[in-house]
Amino acid sequence: MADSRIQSRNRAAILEAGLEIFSRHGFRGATLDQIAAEAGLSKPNLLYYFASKEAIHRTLLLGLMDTWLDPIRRIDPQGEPLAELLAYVSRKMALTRQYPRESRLFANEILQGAPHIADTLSAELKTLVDALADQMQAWIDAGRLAPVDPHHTIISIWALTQHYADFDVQVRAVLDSDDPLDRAEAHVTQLFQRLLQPVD
Amino acid sequence: MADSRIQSRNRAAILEAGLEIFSRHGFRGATLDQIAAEAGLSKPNLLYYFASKEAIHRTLLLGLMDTWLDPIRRIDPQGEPLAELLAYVSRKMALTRQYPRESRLFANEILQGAPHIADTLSAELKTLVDALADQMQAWIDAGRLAPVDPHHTIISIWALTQHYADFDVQVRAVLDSDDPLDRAEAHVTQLFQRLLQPVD
DNA sequence: CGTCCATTTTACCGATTGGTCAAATCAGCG
DNA sequence: CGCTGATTTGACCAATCGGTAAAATGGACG
Repeated sequence: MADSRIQSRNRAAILEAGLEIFSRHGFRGATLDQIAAEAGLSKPNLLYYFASKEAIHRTLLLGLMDTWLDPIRRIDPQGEPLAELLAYVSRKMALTRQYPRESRLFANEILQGAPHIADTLSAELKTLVDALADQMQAWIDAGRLAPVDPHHTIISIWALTQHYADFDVQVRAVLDSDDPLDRAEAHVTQLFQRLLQPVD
Repeated sequence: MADSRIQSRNRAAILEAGLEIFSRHGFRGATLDQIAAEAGLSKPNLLYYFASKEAIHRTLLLGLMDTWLDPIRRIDPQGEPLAELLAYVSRKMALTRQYPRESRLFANEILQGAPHIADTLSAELKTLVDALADQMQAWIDAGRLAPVDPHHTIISIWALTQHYADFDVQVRAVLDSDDPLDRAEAHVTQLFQRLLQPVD
């Protein structure tokens, strides 16, 4: 009795439309009519698949969290410290470039004070970050990483990678329009290389 | 025939209330009733002082731009390159710490695609940034600054400083609660010092 | 005090919003 | 085909939204 083909197709269309609209206008700025139009369904038909506007939003955010936390999980404690962290930076950059709407959806939620995911943040996310911070501290103590504040370094990685997706308009306004976004990744990589490379 | 005392007092109260509400809920998320309540006025009384909800928002954004662009204007081309840039970073950090609501107001606007200030961004802001980038390139050519991409370095400064104000909830969720925000400034300063310090 | 203009309030409006409900339609299946 | 449950639609609703009109109030000044 799982989802029928039509069920899963429409649910997917609604989530796709919701992502598009929510990421562009925020939760309050988005309307069910907009989402319905984007999904090619009528408004009451939307509400046949999701109980409420908030349900669509919640489903999107929860589904997003796993994808968003994945790059940090793939850091290998056995690997070469600098290479592992730069690979993490690279994965995060790729993520924001591939999923800018997801990034803005997340940014909107945090900006409003994270009313829907505050618990996930202080539980799941904090656990992951603390573990990585401990790992980094161990690397620092072993002289394999420059002495930096682990927590703030992780925050810096988020700040830089997310900025290119979330503040896209500002970035484009300031860069020459023909300036490719590739330079962004090169620059961010260089930045963290200089910060993290241990000096003997 | 300038503003009477009561005029300027109420206009100020409305802008203060608008800043509080807009920065917390975004433009569409904020309501005139909320702003009126926060300002201690009735809704029609609000509209006696400002023609519309958008007028309040526009006034706030325009008034903010000057303050926000000030730190970049105070960079001295005659000064010592690294010291000048680190002082700029420090001023920006102080700004976001002192005016987090203004920072979030700005962030909300950019996230929605900067519908109200797109022209200011691509004109005034771009001019300032291009000038600073030229200055930095000259410093780099003179060997007084490490070879970095000037534009992306400026963007990095914004990304890091704004992040602490705009993503405050996430930052607090991840840091130990007794961890003072001072460490943020120390970390960011260290980061840009390592990035920008020329190596002979 | 009375006048005049600035200020404030009360009552209201049309549009939009998220959401409901019952009827209509459709798809699969014997 | 004819039945049955899943899906879709049109009509509608109460609440909230930004904003208006006009009357009421307040304050400064002669």
